[in-house]
Amino acid sequence: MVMALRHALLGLLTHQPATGYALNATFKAQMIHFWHAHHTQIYRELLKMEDEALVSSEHVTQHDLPDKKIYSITERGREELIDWLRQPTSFQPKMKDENLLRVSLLQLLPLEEAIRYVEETKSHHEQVAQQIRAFQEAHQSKDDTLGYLLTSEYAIRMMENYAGWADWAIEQMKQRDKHAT
Amino acid sequence: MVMALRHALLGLLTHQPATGYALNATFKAQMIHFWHAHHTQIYRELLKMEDEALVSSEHVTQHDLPDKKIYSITERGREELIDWLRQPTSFQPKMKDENLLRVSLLQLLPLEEAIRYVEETKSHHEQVAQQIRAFQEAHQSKDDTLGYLLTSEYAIRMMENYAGWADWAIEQMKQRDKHAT
DNA sequence: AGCTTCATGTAAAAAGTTACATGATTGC
DNA sequence: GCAATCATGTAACTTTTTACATGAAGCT
Repeated sequence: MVMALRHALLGLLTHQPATGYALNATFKAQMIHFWHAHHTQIYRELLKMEDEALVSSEHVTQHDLPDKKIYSITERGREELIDWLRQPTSFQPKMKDENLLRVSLLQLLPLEEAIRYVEETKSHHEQVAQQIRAFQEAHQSKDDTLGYLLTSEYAIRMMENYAGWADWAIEQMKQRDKHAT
Repeated sequence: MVMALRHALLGLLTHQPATGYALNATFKAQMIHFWHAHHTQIYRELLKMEDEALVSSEHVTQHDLPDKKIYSITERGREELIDWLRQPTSFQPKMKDENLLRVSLLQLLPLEEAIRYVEETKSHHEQVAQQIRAFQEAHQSKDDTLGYLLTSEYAIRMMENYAGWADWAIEQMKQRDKHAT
């Protein structure tokens, strides 16, 4: 009975009312580095929360674009959220990192192939680190919330750390290669 | 159709045959920082894989301890694993970090309470970083596989980075506090 | 007397993913 | 002409989690 997704959504709705589509976009932009959610999940969770009166919705008819449904957090939703925030936390993150799972098995491939694999990892994470940095620089403003300030810094540090680790890993493997030949 | 858990298990079985119980323990010790799995999942996946002849099992009767079932990887399992290793990777890790989700909402709490919260985060992750370092130092040996070498270093760096970020976050918040008073 | 370790699971519920569906507008 | 963006979902399926169950040995 953790139901963290709903609290993530309620959290986003404390800033301003939004459509499921917009919430999904914000998720992908800001929360992807610590919470993964699929758009179909978001729509379903919003419907459930409306049922439980944690959010309310307003249907907006548009003529040039498809109609939309704007969700707002209710007083009950806000209480529920603050309440949840003060519950004891499980600090252990739950990761599913397919890349690292492959890395953990690299001894099964020839060393040159393994090195190429980690080089791909490195360049991918370097790119992502740069993207996040660029996005954050473009979007930060003085009225950023504390939460966004802290978590976006976290994301940058994590990606840079990931790329740095990949760099170290490549060096390790190249040294093994030398010793072998 | 990714089915990464089964490849994680097959990977562990390339080292030596093991029981579901042992595989679960290894998971918790070595893979928790990049792949989270529950013991009930592991037992079920092993049964499914036996059905598909990717692993075989041997029942061992014990008198002082409960009976156990030792799983070994089959030739088919090994082929399947290598095959999967060479498939294209999704580099985007899927995170579920309840702690960071709470951090992203800290503006909803009084600042002193928020600071206390991140201080808890910091001390927790510092402890974990130390535990991993101690565990790794105690367990590393020259016949460690490349995969374990690389992923255990990753885990240490990640935890230290997490603690370092928490430290930075606390400083940020304390400065905000000063400006406010 | 109660906790941890060893050892393996079932059943049910919750969460998450994938495939599909619709349809107008804007930009390349 | 084709892809992307806006906008919202349903249905089917897979994966994951939670609660429960059993039971002996050894430690505090």
